[in-house]
Amino acid sequence: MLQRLRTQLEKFVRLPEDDWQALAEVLYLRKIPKKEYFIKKGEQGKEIGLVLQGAMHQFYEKEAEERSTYFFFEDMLVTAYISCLTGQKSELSIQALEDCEVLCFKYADWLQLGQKSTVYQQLACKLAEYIAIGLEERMVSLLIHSPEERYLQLLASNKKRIMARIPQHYIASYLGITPVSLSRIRNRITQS
Amino acid sequence: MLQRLRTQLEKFVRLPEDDWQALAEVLYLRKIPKKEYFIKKGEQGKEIGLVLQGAMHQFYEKEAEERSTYFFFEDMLVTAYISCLTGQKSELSIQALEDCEVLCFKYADWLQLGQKSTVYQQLACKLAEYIAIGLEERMVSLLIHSPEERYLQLLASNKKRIMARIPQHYIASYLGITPVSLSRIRNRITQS
DNA sequence: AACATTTATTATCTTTTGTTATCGTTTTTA
DNA sequence: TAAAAACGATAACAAAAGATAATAAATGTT
Repeated sequence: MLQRLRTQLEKFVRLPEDDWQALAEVLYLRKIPKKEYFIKKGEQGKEIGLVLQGAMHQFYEKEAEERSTYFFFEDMLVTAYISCLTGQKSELSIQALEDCEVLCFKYADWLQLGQKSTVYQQLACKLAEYIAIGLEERMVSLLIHSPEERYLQLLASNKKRIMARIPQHYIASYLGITPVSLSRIRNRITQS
Repeated sequence: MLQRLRTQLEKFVRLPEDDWQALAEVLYLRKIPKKEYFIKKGEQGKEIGLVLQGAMHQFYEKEAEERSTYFFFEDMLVTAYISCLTGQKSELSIQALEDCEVLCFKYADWLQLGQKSTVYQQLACKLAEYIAIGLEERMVSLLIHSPEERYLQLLASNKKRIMARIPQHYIASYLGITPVSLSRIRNRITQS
């Protein structure tokens, strides 16, 4: 089970056994029932986790409405990254859309490991770069593609199957439109 | 003049003198006349620079149209970051909007420094984190705020004065709308 | 100075999206 | 299992944005 985290981390940098053991020691399991939170707005981000089972979404609030910015599924790293980095209260919340199991470690422990081992120093760097790349892609998609194009992109992507697990109005939110509008787009597409 | 780069980098991590010297040795100056490019789509990102003088914008192409995603002014770091990281051809271009002077170094040299010195290793990490934070902010703004709100945000921000140097249609593009639409928004605002 | 180019505004028309409400259907949950 | 809540489609209307074109002002170029 722990191996699944190692596998994901080793996509960034190879982890020698003793480095890995150092992290393995501080891992713990969180079970988050559906609708409960990995982190709530206003709390400070202190954890990084690997989704072992389930699905979550990250959202911001806009006048009592939730706007989903990201989804997390099995074998994805989940964290209120910006809050961890800045030490400030999180603007976003991360909520379980299904019953979840998350293999977690404290961001503070992660930093500690980085102090001792250059491997974890590198890893922190790779993680930041990875997140930056993902955000850039998302930003560009929002800026230059229409909602309809974004929806078609989503359908064409490898995220298609996992997105099918998620209620449509969350996806509308992710695309930056209303559920009604997404329904219309779907209608338009099937027509043609 | 070199000091201006050092000052910016030291906002991330303090640079001991000999570390700084190592970087100073590989710096060079690029003069980029108005309308010329720091990097063009299709080229591979190989540089990081500090804008000493002038203004630039970063843009993606969408069916022969330019969509600005970012602006660079004095004392800002400019780079086709994603292309540098991935080693792939850049999807974006960075173009001078005024005659520019940019203090540059090769990304390859930067990596080399990171191999030798933990300070530069740290710095690379901080840079990635800084970029991620900026992108997250921008992504959220695009996703949850309307074009009008984004324009008002821009006016309220510290970017106001520097943005005044930039033709309005670039700003429209940055906001994700057409110049005509921005003009209407401005009209709407001054009415009220 | 004369001309061309770039830039911003405005008007018109069309398309898209938002808002609100209704109506089945499915899923939760008490 | 019965009632409640969540979900998605659709309709009707309002608001916003896109496309296009005309105009005027500012800027650049020769």
